Amino acid sequence: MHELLLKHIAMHISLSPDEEQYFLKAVTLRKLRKKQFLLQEGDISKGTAFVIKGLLKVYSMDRNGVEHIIQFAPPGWWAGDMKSYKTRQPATLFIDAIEDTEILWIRREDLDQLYTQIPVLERFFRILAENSVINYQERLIGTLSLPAAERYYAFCSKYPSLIEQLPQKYVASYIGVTPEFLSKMLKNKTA
Amino acid sequence: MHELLLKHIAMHISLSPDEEQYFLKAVTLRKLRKKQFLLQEGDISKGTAFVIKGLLKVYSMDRNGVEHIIQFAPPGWWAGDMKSYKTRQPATLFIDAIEDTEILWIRREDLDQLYTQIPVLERFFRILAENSVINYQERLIGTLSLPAAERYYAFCSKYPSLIEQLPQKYVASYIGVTPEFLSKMLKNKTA
DNA sequence: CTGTTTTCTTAATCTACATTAAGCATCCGG
DNA sequence: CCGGATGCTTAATGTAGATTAAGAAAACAG
Repeated sequence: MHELLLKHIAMHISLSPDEEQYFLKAVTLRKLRKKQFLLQEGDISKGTAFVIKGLLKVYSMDRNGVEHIIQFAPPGWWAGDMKSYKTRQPATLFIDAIEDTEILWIRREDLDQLYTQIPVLERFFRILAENSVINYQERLIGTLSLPAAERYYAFCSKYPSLIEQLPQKYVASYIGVTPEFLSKMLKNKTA
Repeated sequence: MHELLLKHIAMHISLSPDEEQYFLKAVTLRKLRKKQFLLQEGDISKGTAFVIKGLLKVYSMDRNGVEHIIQFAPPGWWAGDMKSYKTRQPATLFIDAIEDTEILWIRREDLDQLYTQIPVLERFFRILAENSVINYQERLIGTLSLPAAERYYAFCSKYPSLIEQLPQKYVASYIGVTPEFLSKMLKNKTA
């Protein structure tokens, strides 16, 4: 059940079997049905999720009620509202399940304790956060400097499996165009 | 000379005086003249800079030669190309000095060593990276969901001192519009 | 100072993408 | 297996912001 998480950790640091078991004790399995919320705007995020099955989306909603997806979380990815998690302020993000999903959940208090008990976990989450910075920087550069069609191609080559799995409108939201415009773009490309 | 850095570190973790001194030994002072590059596209980033005086900008350049500023670094801020730094691949970003600037420079090999000698530094840089993630997420949401005028107001309220210090065209680049359009926006607001 | 470079402004024109409003195709739950 | 969501497409029209091209103003170096 938890092999995916351990494998993921082992990619960046090494834990002893004892440490692994100790870490897993802090983790609980949670299941979400399609469309179920893991977090809504206004909630206070009390932990972080590691997806082992299914697919989550993390998004904000603008004042017109339009969703802007800032991240998809397929198996092997983490999802959370970092700001709410760290500051204990109400979340500005939503997280929900695009399809039935299973996650491993770590509460903040538990992770904070683990940091002192297994200090190398600091390194692990440092590396995760640094990789995340790189990703958001690249995405920001894309939205500032590339036309929509190229953002779409970039998405396809970065996440080829998601393209097949996802309703087109979510891809549109992620790359920052309306579903209508993406539809038109794809038609013209083929013609 | 290095008080700003120590103060900055002490905001997030606490080091013993010995550790502080040891850390500072890895750091070297460098000066940049206005317009001087700290990093150019294609270089391999060998370290990270902490600004103590002056002002840097971190930006990418698109195929039309237009700069897209992804970060300003005034005193108390870090600047670098995280991707090049971590992967040792050629940088895709530029960093240069908007005005004469002094930085404290840490080489990657030295910081990697320091992580094992002063493990709590892992925590420090984890927290930095996490805060950075929060910032980029918020900025991404802004570019996806807010019109240019509101991105400008958001910038003003987040970085009031930079507004006065910066040539307007750099603010335009940061919020993602042309200098011409920002000029027009500001005129219409007043009228 | 003085000429050159850099920055800011103005205005006309253009375009990528949004909006609105249909209609059609699917899918899914009861 | 049927009715209502949900998702995709098409097309007409609208608009935020880009582009181009000036010239004015400010900063800056020699």
